[in-house]
Amino acid sequence: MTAKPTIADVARAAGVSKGLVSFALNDRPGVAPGTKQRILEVAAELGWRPSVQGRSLSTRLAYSIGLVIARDADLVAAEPFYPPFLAGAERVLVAAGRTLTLSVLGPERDEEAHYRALAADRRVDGVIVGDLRPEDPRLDLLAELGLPAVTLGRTGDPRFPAVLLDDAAGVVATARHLVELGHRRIALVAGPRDLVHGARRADAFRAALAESGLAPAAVIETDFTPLAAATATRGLLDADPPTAIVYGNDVAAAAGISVIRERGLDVPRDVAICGFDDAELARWTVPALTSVTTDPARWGAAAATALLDLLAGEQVEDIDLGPARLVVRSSTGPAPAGQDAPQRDPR
Amino acid sequence: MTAKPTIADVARAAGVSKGLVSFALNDRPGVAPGTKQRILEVAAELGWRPSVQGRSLSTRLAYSIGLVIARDADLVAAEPFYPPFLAGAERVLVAAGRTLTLSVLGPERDEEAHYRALAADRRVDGVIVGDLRPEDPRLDLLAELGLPAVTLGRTGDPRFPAVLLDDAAGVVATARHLVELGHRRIALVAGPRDLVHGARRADAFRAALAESGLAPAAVIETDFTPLAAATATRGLLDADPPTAIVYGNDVAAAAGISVIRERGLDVPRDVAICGFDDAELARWTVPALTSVTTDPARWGAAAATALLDLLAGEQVEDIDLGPARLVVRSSTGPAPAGQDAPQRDPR
DNA sequence: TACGCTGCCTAAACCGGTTCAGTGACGACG
DNA sequence: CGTCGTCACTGAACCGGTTTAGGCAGCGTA
Repeated sequence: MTAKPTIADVARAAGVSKGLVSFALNDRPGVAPGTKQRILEVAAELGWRPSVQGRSLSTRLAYSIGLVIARDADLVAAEPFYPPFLAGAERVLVAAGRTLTLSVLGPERDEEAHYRALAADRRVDGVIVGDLRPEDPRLDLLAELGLPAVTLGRTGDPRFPAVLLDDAAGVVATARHLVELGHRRIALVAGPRDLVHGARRADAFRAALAESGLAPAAVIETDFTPLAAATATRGLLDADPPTAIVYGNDVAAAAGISVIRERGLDVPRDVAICGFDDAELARWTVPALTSVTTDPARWGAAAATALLDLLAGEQVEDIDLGPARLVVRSSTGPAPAGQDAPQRDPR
Repeated sequence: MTAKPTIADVARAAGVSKGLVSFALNDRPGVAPGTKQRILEVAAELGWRPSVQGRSLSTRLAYSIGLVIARDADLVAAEPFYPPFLAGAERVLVAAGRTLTLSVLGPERDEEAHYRALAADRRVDGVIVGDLRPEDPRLDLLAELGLPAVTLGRTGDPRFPAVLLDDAAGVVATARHLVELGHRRIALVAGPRDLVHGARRADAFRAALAESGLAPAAVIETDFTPLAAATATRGLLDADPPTAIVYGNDVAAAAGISVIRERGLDVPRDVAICGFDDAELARWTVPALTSVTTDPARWGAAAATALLDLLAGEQVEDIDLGPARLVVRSSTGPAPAGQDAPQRDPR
């Protein structure tokens, strides 16, 4: 009653050996039904709980999965994606008796070394890999380390299952929405091109405009920070301003609105604005942001589930979360008349 | 070279016993200087790294510290406090070879049971406790479980050291700033009163206004969500509107601006607005938010450091991060003239 | 010379599980 | 009736560290 009971206590109380108790508790064959029943009862009665450390030592498992965020702390702070993502992943992991080992690496810390340490010290059984880059070197590293992983977004790499949401669909919907409103000069303030989703969204954006015979007024690559978005927006307004600007996330879009208003222009009358991710914030900017829902909590839960399945030895296919959906609010409206009159489609 | 070397490998290579290697590596007395030198060299040469699981088993330590966030996932998502806080704490922990075990508990999960499980399974060696309530029942629980802890904010409970930032100073500075601008009808849209900082800030607000012979136009308690802030703001505008509103966090303030603008009123001309926490977002609302810096990353680092010291057996005093500082931007300005003319102080 | 003390080291137990080789009892089968 | 196979179970090794009891040599002291 006082000290935490061990498997040896259970064995003694049930009058069997430690080994048999272990077998019974992990329901493996070779234990008589009656005996098993008794062992389980005794264990419950004693309030036995497995010791993670003891188990870890013999199974060589950490019962934890890793998420490494290698971004500047400022960027992590500004990005509303992580909290719901973590919450979603956490929920699944706790239910499975696992733990989430979170690492936030500043630019001064070596990401590869960190993964190596994670693997060498067996602190995690697998990892969730986000912020993918094309030909991401981490994939080879993980393969070398033998660390199971799930990627957020598809890499085309067959070694690791991906959890993906068709964010391109959201970008396409955004572009079509703006074109339908009569916009012809549409700019994109994008995330880093060396991130898979940054590149994919930019490509989808171009393709969607091309459907209507248009090309982007500009595609500006930023590091996703609102500050960079503000600078990019100033640049756009200085020379031949577009009538609509699409941003890579909602805080960046808020920064865009701020700059536009600072110039005495109105949103959406002079410039229409679109965000991305549909963070809570999108509801509370003035005007409220048209954005694209990506539902980070669902991503988190799906990624964690996939990784657990993978660790359980199952064959895991890529998981498709479906298309990102456009949410129209008041930051988008008809293109300013006159300067670039919409050609009526004769259909 | 192939398999990860264990302490036994090091012992064999150095021609000594396992025990002595352990002594040398943890530099404990009783090892001849020359021998110790040799052992360390051999260990380095073999690339030996301690196995966390092996060590955990014998030291009965988890080498991890816990942070339990018992808030609705939506609230966590909206709250920009956590990411920088986590990043700050992480940085310290990684340097110390520890890990952060994060739990996000939805309302459906029993917080007490979770702490009990964390302690019983020895998944963490200590915890950081946030979102304090007066007479917080978790403190008795942690004492009962014998789990070392550091609290964010002071409870007056001598059992656990606190990391605190004088947020009251920020509230006071905010109130004075508004009073100096001539505001006399000032409302507070506060966080939950049953949270220590919610109550403290409300009290500080009242006290600061009382200095100038004023009382709050209203103090409305909300759950910290922007939605609740929006509702509260509508209520304020409906009846006898204040000339200034102070919010409990920046997203809430953004929601307030949104509602005010929706009514055709201007910020700061008709109503001045103040946020709290000085999130990145505060720079990008229109107008940019006057807010109070709380520097969550410093909180995180300080809390982690304090907890590590505590675990190392040191006597840890409360850590004071100093006063929260007011950052004046453009969401505050002079009170509308006429309706409530400032009485000049004859000093 | 005998004794005790100190410094350096070894061997073995221990933490709490999992795993594996082996044992005894029992039933089926030739 | 002897042999074999299966089932249920035991005992011990093992994972990789830490810790403790104890041994041995060398020195100072009586």
